[in-house]
Amino acid sequence: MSSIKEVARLAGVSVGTVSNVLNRPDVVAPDTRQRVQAAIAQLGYVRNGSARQLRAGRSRTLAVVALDLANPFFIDVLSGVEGAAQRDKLTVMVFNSSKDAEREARLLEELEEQRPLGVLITPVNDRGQRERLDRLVSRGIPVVVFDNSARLSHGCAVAVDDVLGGRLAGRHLLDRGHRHIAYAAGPFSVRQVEDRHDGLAGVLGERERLTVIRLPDLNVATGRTAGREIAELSPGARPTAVFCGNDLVALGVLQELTQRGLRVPDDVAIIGYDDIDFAAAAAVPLSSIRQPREQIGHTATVMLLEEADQTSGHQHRHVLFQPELVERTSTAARAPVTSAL
Amino acid sequence: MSSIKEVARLAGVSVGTVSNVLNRPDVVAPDTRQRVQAAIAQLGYVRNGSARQLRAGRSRTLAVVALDLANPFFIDVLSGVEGAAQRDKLTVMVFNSSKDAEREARLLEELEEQRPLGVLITPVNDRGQRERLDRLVSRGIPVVVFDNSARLSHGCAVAVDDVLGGRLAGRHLLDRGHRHIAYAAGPFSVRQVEDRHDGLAGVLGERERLTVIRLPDLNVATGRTAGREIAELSPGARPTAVFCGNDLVALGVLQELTQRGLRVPDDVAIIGYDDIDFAAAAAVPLSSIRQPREQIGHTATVMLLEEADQTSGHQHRHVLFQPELVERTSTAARAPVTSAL
DNA sequence: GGATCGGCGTAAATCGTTTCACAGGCGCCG
DNA sequence: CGGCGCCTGTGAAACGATTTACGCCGATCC
Repeated sequence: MSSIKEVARLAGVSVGTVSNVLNRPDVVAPDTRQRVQAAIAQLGYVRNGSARQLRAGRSRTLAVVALDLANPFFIDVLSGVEGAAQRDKLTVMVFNSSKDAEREARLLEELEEQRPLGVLITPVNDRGQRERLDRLVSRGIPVVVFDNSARLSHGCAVAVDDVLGGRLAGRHLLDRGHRHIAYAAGPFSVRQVEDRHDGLAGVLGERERLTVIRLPDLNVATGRTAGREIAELSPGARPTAVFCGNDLVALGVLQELTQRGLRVPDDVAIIGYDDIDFAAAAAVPLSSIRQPREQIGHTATVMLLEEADQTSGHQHRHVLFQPELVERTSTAARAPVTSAL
Repeated sequence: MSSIKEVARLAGVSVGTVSNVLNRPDVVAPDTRQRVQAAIAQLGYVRNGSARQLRAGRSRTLAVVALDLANPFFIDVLSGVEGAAQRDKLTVMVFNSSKDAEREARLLEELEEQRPLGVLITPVNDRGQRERLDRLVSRGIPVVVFDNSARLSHGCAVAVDDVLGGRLAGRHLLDRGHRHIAYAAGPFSVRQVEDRHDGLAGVLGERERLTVIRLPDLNVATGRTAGREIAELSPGARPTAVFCGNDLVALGVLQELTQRGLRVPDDVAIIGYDDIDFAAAAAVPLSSIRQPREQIGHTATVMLLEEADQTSGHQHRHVLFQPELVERTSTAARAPVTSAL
């Protein structure tokens, strides 16, 4: 593990010159340059990143704190981020908070010490880390949140209109003739969960019924729980459609209902959220509310870089995307029942 | 952005004392300690990670270079890594090479400069970065590879026996009466792809037929291509079963076959690889070859930490796990055809 | 009462780079 | 021929923390 000093000695120049060869090769005479490069090669010298960053004060890496890597949604957002970061040759490093507030806190602490070029994060919950995030910003580390909690925060944010998403799902189910709809999601402390609920509830009339199935988390396992709960209701009390907090839940519900002999969509229709790629590949292709996943990541990153660029007089912005309905078999019209007679 | 110096000044002590409060609070007298802590709080002081690491020479973060985050397989491996890392309070940072050798090279370069505590990686291909990986190791940064290319490398590795996996799939399909089997995977430069093929080919007799469908990559899209190719064959030339390079491919094949009116498993049986959670949730629940995903990550991390621990006289090891067959509907016995008459 | 010993702190060296001010040498111009 | 400027390269001062050697002071022990 040789340092710049040994390279300098071997090449018979000063450390300053070696540094110049590395960073501004043009200012050093060709033969000196070659001598230095030879020395570098011979020693297998590699710059020490810590020292560089200490000196520079800022790094060339972008930190993404993902809420849940197990959800393909975030992977797609991530690829949007990577696309945007590539242009500036930035390195993207990903951390996984796994929806654990404590882990998230630890990660942010770590990042505060590490001082990346910027932080992209979907916070575990609204209140939690705002103070810490603001501190990052005040330290000169730009933060962009993808999340609706955005509303409250200072700083930039990219989000999708979840209330609208809920409305789209609700209207679609009403159009299909459903009058008793379940909403399977949670925890309600998560803004998105609440917004989607509000959107759905908003379009239901007096005569329509809404059953809320509260889940501790949004994943396939809790989805199965919800599915069981629904299956065990008597046919009369059972909703004819379920709006799921995301596609993972929808997949779980679908599995469980099918396993218990209920037909989708004939007995119970299902609509998910996010439109992850696996939704289309499900046993019964899932209708879903699509979010512009890659674009979210891309836009967030562009905003982050803009903010990180000292020169540009940056204005904090909130960008709100519109979700859209994707119809598939899981909410297909129930042909025999609704139109036959 | 205050430094330790300002804290020292505010508290009326030397920087050494502040450092002691931070790292060995016990050696400093209670009231001095409190004075310092008050100063820290007042200034909102946060340690500078670069400076620390520069001085310390080593960092407390573990780098994972994932081959393809879009494949849930790696996410599961990752959670094994995180579990093992948590015990030592290490931070796990994830990088995504996306199967791109050039990106991988850039990432490794970056890591060489950054000097993490250790690197866990599934290399894009066998030959590519071995030199660079060896260099990391020789610099004192332990590397554990999860991958079969392991065989060749010095250093530690964790892998699953892919030849055996191929054999398991092959025997299962033979048991089910299939005599013409397709293998849909690629690229063959990837060791796993080749090994699984070899395992399959090894159990086929003279009279059985193997059709290889070469894919440029293993994902849902290429799976669909393979599906189309199969569907377009005349019934006589068409294999009755497909062994897919991984579950993503299997999902793609399944979608395409179904869309084109072929029944699974009656017309064509499908078996995947990895047994990701989505395999069970597919339109036709997929049979698959299961790998102990979390355990791979866990074991690899434990080995890495062992190697990173200077004190323990570390011996490089290769651990080879056994995959196992998971039977589901996609390879169910073709009841009417095989047993009816 | 003087020597010794702990307990607390301090000052300075160090990690490896980058950068800035400046010095030497050479050629060119007047 | 003297001065000026350019081209290269040097040396030293940061960056912010950790660590080591050491000094001071009061208490303890003989």
